[in-house]
Amino acid sequence: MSKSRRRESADSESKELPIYRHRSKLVDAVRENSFLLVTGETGSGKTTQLPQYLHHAGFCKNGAIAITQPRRVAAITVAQRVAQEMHCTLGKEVGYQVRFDDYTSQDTVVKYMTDGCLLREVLADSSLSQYSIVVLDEVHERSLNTDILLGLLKKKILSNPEKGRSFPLKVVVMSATLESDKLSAFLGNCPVFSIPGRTYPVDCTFGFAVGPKDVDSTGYVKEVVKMAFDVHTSERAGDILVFLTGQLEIERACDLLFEKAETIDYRYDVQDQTVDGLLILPLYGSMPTDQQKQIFQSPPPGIRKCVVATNIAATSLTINGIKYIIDSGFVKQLNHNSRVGMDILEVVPISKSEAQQRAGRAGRTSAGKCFRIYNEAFWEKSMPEYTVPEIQRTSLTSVILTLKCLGVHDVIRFPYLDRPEERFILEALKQLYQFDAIDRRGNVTPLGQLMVEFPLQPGLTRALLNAASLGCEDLMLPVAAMLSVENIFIRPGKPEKQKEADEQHRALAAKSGSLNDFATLLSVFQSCKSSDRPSSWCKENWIHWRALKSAFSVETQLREILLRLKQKRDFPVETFHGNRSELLRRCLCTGYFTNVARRSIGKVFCTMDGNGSMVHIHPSSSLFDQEGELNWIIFHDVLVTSRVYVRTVCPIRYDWVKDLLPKLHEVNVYELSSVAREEVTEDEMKKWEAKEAAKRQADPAEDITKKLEKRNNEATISDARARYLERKQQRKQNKAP
DNA sequence: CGCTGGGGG
Repeated sequence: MSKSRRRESADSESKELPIYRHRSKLVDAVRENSFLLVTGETGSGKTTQLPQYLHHAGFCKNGAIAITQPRRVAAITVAQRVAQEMHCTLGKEVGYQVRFDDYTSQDTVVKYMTDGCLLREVLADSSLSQYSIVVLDEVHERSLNTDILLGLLKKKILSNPEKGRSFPLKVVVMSATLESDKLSAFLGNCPVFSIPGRTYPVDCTFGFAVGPKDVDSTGYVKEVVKMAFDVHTSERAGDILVFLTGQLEIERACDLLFEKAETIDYRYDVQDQTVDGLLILPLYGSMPTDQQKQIFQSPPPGIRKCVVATNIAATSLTINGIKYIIDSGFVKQLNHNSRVGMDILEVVPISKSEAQQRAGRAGRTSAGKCFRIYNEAFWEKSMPEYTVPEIQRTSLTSVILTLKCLGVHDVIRFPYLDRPEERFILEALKQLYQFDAIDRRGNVTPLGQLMVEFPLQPGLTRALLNAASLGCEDLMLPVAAMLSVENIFIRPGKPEKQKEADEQHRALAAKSGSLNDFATLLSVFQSCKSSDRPSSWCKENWIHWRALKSAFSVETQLREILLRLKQKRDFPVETFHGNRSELLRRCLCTGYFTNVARRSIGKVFCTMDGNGSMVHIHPSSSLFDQEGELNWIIFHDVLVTSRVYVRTVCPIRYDWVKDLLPKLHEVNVYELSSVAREEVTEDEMKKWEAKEAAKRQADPAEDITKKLEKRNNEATISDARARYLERKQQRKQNKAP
């Protein structure tokens, strides 16, 4: 196609979009209001068109237009598309900015970016003086960063819109139609502009196999397979998309589907996974990217494609030609668990709105059908109306530090669209205090100011800064990078391959020369980096090359930030005498003393936080089954399956954390909440300090051990164990016939 | 002796 023809088609295409006839009214509405809410379903064209209208109307004279997206790929692809429509080179008038990838220049006036990037920019310039308009897109997804930006912009515009600026900032909030009243009310009853979408009807039917009683079982995998096969053998042409929760489940479902398909005479030999006109394709995030791309190819004529996916297919990837949805009704979700004081991944029923979202994936190009394997009672009793927004179910430590650094002292009364539970906020404050990021009055410390600069969880940042002050950041930078990317160890679904992978991983641990999973990460990082052919090194060792590559990028970024901070401020440098292994572990202690555990009986360890949970070392750890002197450990994260497991573990000496442990108990919730609300008096503060001093007298380990005797800690284990046994039973029943 | 979704900086 010639260039002019392409231009023509892009132009006429955009004129056909539902948003086009609202063009002038939209521009007027933005001109007249500080806040505007634009709602519209997929296909309305709001993401690509609105910024162009505003650009043509001259809004970029004073500054650029920022449009935020919750995901990197979205920011990139939309920017590419808009650059094409505006006939400019990407990075000139139209550009994008995501972590590790900045396609913007002095000329950029329409800038697509991730919400996280804009939040970093707010930290550098809270008045956002380079922008005339901020457009928050996909607000209904309720990503943590978007929610925070929403509150910050509301606060700023309602209180002092022109502070630090030569003209007032405008904010456009874009969202699906759902909950538009609530959003408008939140933004001071701002006007709502709704744009019709362009989707086709999807006919939904309920199944009968899964009911409210099945919330804790995995029996749905079998049901999903059955239903997918029914659709394949009875419905007209059109591809199938199946929603399940995780990799192993998906691999199992694909195996079952393949077996079923083999029982039919009529067969095709297209690829080894293809029989009877059914092309079965798994899809999940940790899959190699080229394998992921395979799902976009249209199947050979006469063959039906069946994609078995995680929630990645709900928003991140859009597959064309999907006509049938099979919905398991479950999702894997990261929830904050106060009992362990950490975020834990668990399988839960989806919300009704999420079910509608899944169904909608069948109606993008033509009318479709959605088959839900659960019954109406499950819909009524087990599924909430809406998904609880991320801000109400994950750890807030980073977020609260960011707010504090932005001068939001009263983090409880901050304008949240949905307020997190107060105890979650207090927990975050407590952690920040423990890491010395805020003081007893809730003010950010100089250390906290340094910590906020790093794109890491606060504990890791704390350890990294400690390493820097001891002059051993070269040990900690790779470890921090490795722990902030997805799991780098590949563990396949097939048992034979598992054995092979496990052996390789054990060899890697042995190579690091110490019983320390953090040191193994460091060793893997260094070995791969110094290898001539890093990608084949990864393959041989069952390591995710993609994950390791991103760890390399993260490490470089962290190194640069550290260097910048060192030039800007005085860094206290202490000297340390001892060996490397001890040095690394001591640094880790400053960030992980909240995750200390002591051997209780046999293989059971007991955490030293107020909860005193009983935990086991995960079998993937090099410390698994190690007896002997191993009495004290720190760990990176917790996994609740058949037991409460800790993963990424290293042995420590009690001496190293002795002085830090009292911090786990000295924080009083009442005072902290007063601090958060700016209600604390000098008198109260003095009493508090006295109380803390008294607590510090006692030996923390003995103190906790005593407390534990009074508690029935078996509950922690037996809960998890009971659920596991139930699931196991369920699996047996499913296999029996 | 085991089983981690999807985002983001």
